[in-house]
Amino acid sequence: MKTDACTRQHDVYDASCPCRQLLDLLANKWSALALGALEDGPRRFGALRDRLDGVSPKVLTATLRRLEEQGLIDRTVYPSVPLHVEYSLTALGEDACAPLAALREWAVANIDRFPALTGAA
Amino acid sequence: MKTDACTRQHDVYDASCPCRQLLDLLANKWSALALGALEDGPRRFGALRDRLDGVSPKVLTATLRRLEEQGLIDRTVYPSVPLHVEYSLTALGEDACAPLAALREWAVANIDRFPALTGAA
DNA sequence: GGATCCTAGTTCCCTTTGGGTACTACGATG
DNA sequence: CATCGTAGTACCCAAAGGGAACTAGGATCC
Repeated sequence: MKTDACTRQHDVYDASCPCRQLLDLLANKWSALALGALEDGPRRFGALRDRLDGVSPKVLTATLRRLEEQGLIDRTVYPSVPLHVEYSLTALGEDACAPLAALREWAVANIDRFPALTGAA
Repeated sequence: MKTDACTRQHDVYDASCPCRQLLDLLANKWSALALGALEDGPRRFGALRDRLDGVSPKVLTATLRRLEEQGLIDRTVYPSVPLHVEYSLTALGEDACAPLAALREWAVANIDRFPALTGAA
């Protein structure tokens, strides 16, 4: 019974439902890795860049800004010298970590079932 | 102890590990939706296009091809007239559905906590 | 026999996103 | 006064996403 923009019940299969946008935010390689990297405590920008092997500073900034806008992470600036910035999970971000961790773990646990990716024997 | 290209243990945080590529494949809006759409049985191209509201045929084709290449779905052509093609989950695809379903469900269940997306009051 | 319909795409083109490298800002430090 | 370290931004190019129109090939309608 979707009237216009998914007012009553929510459905990721409805393009106009806000939860579709939320799925788009979360179902993203860098988001999944960034939130996971913050699971065991706050990290600074440089630490995240190192942990998320292969991410460029530009893309990392964009990812973090998007997560911050949606209230999944907090960005705290310590005006020390040299300036440093700490990213940490909000309560909401912590909650979102569970399904993302499951996805990451599934990938690790089942990678051997993907011959095309492992350059199979 | 990563030697070269993630030979020993697997880690999604290692850019050269194949499971990073797997994460990239699964942590994707259209992959998550397409696999979910096949959970309760095979569907034809047109049915998927309708269900994945907002997807263009081009992107749907690309998504399905990628999933097929990795062995997550099967593509069966019925040379009836008009030709029709059925997509279905493989055993591997069914297994992958669990974490993806969890992610989709989390999005639906928690969307109200995202004021910026719901155009909050 | 010709027009029309159906399905499952493909093609074209444009916009958005991703990505790499280099550069900036800022004060401390040598 | 040059250099370092941190957290980015700027620039430019490549890849992916996305919309609309078009293709193929037989069936069905008139």
